[in-house]
Amino acid sequence: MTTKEKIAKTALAVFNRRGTELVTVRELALETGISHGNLCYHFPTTDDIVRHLYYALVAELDAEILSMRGQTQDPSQIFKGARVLFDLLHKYRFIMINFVDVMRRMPDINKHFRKLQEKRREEFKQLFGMLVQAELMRPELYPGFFDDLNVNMSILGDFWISHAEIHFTGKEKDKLDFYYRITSSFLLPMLTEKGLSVFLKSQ
Amino acid sequence: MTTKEKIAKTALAVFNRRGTELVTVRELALETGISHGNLCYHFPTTDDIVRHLYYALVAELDAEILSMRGQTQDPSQIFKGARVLFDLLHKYRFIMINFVDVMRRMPDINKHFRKLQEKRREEFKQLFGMLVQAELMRPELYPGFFDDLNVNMSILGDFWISHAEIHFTGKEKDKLDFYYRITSSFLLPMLTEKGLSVFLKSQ
DNA sequence: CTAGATTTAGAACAAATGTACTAACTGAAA
DNA sequence: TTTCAGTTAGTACATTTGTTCTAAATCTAG
Repeated sequence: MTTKEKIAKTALAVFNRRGTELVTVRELALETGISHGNLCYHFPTTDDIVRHLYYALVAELDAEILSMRGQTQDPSQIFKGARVLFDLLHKYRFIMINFVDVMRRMPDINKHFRKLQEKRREEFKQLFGMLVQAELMRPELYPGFFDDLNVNMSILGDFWISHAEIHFTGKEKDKLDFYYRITSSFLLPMLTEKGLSVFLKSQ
Repeated sequence: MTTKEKIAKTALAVFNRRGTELVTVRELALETGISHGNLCYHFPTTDDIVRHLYYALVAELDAEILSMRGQTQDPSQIFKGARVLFDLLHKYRFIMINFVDVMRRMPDINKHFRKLQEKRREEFKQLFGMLVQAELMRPELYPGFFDDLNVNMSILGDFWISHAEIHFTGKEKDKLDFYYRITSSFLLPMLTEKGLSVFLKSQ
């Protein structure tokens, strides 16, 4: 493992534990076991490390999405894919926890993320259409309802981690399962009876 | 307005704009138009200001809830009450935006908030029971479903502000209406036809 | 093996920041 | 009017932090 990778790995752990804003170059260097002079040689500022980690997350997301492209598109597969994304977001959770701060400080990341989000929204819209066609999901309750649903899913998808950080008191290993189940349950009332039985079988 | 109130007012505006962590005593003093020595006389640290503002929010929430106690408990009233809470949270939005940071830094606030949350959860549970009894809401899809619903509502209620901070591009005055509508739509699929018509009339 | 590039540790420095302190000012009670 | 507690501005200081610099150490290509 190169020094740069070592730094990134340590920084990820420290950021997840303490956030980004109060962490200093010296602290990260100490934790990594190198001098802070050396750390500044690889990453001039802590923001550079944050940026590095953000794009590492994006790379992992892309790789995961690419590998899912090949899979069949049946609903149970989709749920499994969503679970993988949950794991990834949790691995880089400091980004989601300090979401607004990170986005405010780094306009480039903000821009990138919003584009990503838009794509995600489009994909969900298509998914809803497919599910309605297959009579697994009820049609829109009013015109534009699926757009509203999409915003809600986006809030849940981005901030369940922050919620967990404050409220979840169970064992760490149960945390992801719990929140995955919870946020999935969000869509259930929109499923038809047929859709519900398919969902329950996929669990 | 006393100097202390002036400081709190300025701090609220600055925190909402820039978060809490990067704001210094001197910046707040400058913005308030007083010396930083004077500011430290009233609030030794910025955390003391954050704490002051948190309990100001809680006081306003309590007052609002108390005034609603007297009202009739029909569903349309409940929706109106929720809208008032939305306004209050938005007024103190820096707390929600820097939620995890604030909670991590100040265990006393964390403790207080979790108790508040528990009460809120209990009240929603009762509300759901009432709505089901009145045949305005469908019964639980599975045992414990309403608990899951509660967690989702809690995430949406606490983090729509963060979502707005990043994604909302419309006019500021439309923001609250938009998110209030969106997060309300979350419950619609669980309403019966009768419940839906009551809801639509209340809009 | 060696020359040159890269990497590393540590020192040095300037700017910023929290905190404490002092002296002046203000207003109200006696 | 005098007195005194409360308030305010400004200064001073120790610490922290990001950043730069230097020299030593390490690695690598020829």
